[in-house]
Amino acid sequence: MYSSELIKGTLKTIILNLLKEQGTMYGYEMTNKVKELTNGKIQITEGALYPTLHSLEKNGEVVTEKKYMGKRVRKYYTLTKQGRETASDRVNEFIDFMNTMKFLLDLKPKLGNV
Amino acid sequence: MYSSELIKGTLKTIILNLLKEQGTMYGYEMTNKVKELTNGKIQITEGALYPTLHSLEKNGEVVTEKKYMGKRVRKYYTLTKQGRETASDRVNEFIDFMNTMKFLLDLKPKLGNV
DNA sequence: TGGAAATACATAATATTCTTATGTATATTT
DNA sequence: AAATATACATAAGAATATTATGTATTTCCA
Repeated sequence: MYSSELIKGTLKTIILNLLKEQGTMYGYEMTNKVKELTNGKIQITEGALYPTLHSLEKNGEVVTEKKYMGKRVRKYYTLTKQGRETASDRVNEFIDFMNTMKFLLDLKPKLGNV
Repeated sequence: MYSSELIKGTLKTIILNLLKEQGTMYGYEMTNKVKELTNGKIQITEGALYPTLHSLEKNGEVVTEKKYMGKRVRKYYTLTKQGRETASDRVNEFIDFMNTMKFLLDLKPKLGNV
């Protein structure tokens, strides 16, 4: 697990990109997918996830659809056209930021090859 | 300039690493150095910088010394032994985090070589 | 078969960390 | 003389996270 400050500010980027790559997902599924993909290094808490998803919906980045699995409800999220654009913008900005940080922290030899 | 969320959580890492590489510095000098090294992409605001420096001092990561240039005062910051260790830890954690994010965002082909 | 764990949502109180604004003062440039 | 740059500091407010709490269903397993 990373110190909590690091993940700050990347949550929207992670969610938007995840929806772009995986298609429609529901909240709980996202936390599990991210945990699985990062070997438990990034664990999205519910208190952070749901307000962020609501904010994305409010801003028109995603649309939602409720589905009932028996009596239990799931809320599925899908990117809108605007959401797909925002996802790309965010990811590109993050790439740029990582390269800047790499230079600033003088990490060239340590970062490893891609 | 990056959207402000991205930089969140990296400020301490940036400052600690800067002091480790450059030795003793004063606050205003740090903002200029970071701005210069990143071609203006990362601009540390005073409202973020000074509280962070005070927090680092309070935690024993840095020690300070005031110097008067004529009548104008400068406050010089130097890493302590503990500060050097924290700097390494933070940078290593950030490297790890970047690699995790690289994988999570599926950026392998896009990130460029080191 | 009964309780723990997992699934699935949500919100409130609190903490952290940033932006923006304001304040003080000196030094340099135009 | 005025604007800009240097150099510190703090306060109000915004954004975003943690931690805690709440509700309810379903599955596992002992």
